[in-house]
Amino acid sequence: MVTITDISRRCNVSRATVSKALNGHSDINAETAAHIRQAAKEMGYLPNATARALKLGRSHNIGVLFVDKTSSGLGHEYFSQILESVKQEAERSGYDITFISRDIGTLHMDYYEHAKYRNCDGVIVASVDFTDPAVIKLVNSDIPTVTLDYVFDSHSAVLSDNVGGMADLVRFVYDRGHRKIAFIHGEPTSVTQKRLASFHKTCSELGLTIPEEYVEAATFHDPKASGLATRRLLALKDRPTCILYPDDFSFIGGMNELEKQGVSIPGDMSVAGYDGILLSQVLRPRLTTYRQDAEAMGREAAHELVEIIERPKEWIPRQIMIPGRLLTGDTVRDIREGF
Amino acid sequence: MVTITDISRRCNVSRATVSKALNGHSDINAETAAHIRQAAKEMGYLPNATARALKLGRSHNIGVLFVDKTSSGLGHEYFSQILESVKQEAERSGYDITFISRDIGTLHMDYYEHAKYRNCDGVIVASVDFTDPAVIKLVNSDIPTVTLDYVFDSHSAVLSDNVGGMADLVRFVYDRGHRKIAFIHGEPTSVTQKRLASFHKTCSELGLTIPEEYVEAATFHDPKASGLATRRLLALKDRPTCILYPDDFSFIGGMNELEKQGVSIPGDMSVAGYDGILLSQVLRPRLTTYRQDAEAMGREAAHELVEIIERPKEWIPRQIMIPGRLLTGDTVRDIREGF
DNA sequence: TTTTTGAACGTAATCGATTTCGATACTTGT
DNA sequence: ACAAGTATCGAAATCGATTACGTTCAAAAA
Repeated sequence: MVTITDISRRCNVSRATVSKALNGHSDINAETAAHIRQAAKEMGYLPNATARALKLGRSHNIGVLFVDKTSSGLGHEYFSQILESVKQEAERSGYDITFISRDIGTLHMDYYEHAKYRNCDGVIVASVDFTDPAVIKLVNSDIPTVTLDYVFDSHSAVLSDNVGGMADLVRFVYDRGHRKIAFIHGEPTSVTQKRLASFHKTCSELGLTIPEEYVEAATFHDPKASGLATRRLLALKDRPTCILYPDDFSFIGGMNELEKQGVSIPGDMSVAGYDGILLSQVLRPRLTTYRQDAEAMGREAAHELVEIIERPKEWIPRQIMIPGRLLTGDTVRDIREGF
Repeated sequence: MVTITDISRRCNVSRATVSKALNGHSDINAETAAHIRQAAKEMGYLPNATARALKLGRSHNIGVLFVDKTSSGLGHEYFSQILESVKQEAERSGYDITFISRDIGTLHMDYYEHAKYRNCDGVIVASVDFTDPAVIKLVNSDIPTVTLDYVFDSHSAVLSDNVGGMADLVRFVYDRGHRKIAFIHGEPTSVTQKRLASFHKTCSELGLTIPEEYVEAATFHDPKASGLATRRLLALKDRPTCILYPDDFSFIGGMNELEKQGVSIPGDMSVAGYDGILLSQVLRPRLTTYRQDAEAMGREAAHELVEIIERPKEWIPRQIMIPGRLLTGDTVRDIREGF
């Protein structure tokens, strides 16, 4: 392994000079610097990130905290895409990605300790239980953090537009004549709260009164739960004409139930999903769904974190709202008069 | 930040003693060691992985090389699961995960250089173009590597049982009376080669002669390509009775095409997928598919890599075959006489 | 000519932890 | 009681890179 010392010997200069030449300091003669850089290239020199990190106290490493209670972990397409996008943006700025978790090896540590142990310059927190004390400890530590889909005081966050998305969906189906709109939501998280609030707000803005039975609880990413919720909705004496699902994957469970009961989509029942994962756009009929811009979320989160790390003075906490896009699909039937 | 020096001052011992006490060396008095450990705990001491890595030349960091030409990157459920599993097993052994890529920041480097730069103790290589010179350079370097689904000479590899899986599928449909079996395969990779060879071998063992037109080329994870291939198969004067798809996601494209042409599954056409992703088991009818044990693959790959890193003497390259499991599903109809 | 100035480079400390090689004091054997 | 052995701990080098500060020497200013 070629070190700075090897280069210094080859060029008959001190290690300090080599370091300064390689980092473009101004107090090195241009010719000398060129010579050193040439030698470094010839010798195949690579800076040692570890040594650099030790000396500078900056690792150029970003931690990513992705925990999923359902243990599907990275399995969710939405989070996989965010992660991929975080990775790309981070690399563009010269940062690498390290996963943060507890209990690495025999060491028993929490998230904060792990991040500290690895000298992470910052951490992106997503898909976790934000009420977990370990998460709160990390966020309120000296390590810069950016959260996804959750806001902590005095911290930056990247948010998908759950309010706007839900409103778009409701208005879309309303415009197609639907008045009896059911909503199956996920487990009680801040995301669910926002969507639920937006659902009710938009409905009342449109003058709709939604009976309690039209709002069903299920679980995110769980076709079984949504299938059961669908069954309950179908059992109502006054069936809804449209069902909104908590996510595209949950929709599959509803789809199966509808099919089993001989309810055709969208002939007998209109449906819509949420997320806009790849699957929803290859199924036929194409699912009407609100596509979250996972790519933008990951990119913005990484970008914001790098800003905090590199420009802590000028930085003020902000919430970055990432708008999604309604994918109209073919699962919502137009039931207006004359259609 | 509490360092070893802080502890040494508090305990009136040298830094060497603290280090040895914390690492359980035998030349430290039991009481002294206990006292030091107690102080370390009270002061909230955390070892500095960076300093340790610099001194020891071991980072306890494993690189992961996941590149996907289709740029869906981590989007594939199969690879996401492998990654998650790699991560868990690595952490169990005290290793963290870092992504390896080229061109980190403004530094222009290849995979090997990146891994070296980050002092990775080893790298897991998956889902890449194994003919890429940069990949070959990495694998043939001084950095231990384990590849997934591809074998390099004198290197360990973890392989899903493509031969056995394909054979299982063919025999399964054969047992249900199918003789006209079509196979849509993915782009020409080593995986495709193995499946193709196994397909032909198994067919001939069963005494089947498969016409050329029954073997169609498509692309992995691409419903459009498989949809077109399906259309070509349906256009044949002598249609197959069963179609094997390159993967579950590709099956969706076929499903759409079949539905469009009014061909029911499995009434008019039997089908099977490959991978056994979550989706395949929530769709109705449940897809007959060969489930790759992604969890085991990731685990074994990480475990093998740690072995290479920690026991280089005793280690000899080996290929670890991970068997999958046939998920029988409901998409293959029994067309034998009397059924 | 003397002083000042600045370009160019080196010295040495530093980051935090590990480890080799002693050094010291104490115990044991003879 | 003296040599030898043992338990315990410390001094200092080391990993690779960075940087504050000092030094040198020559050119410019006084």
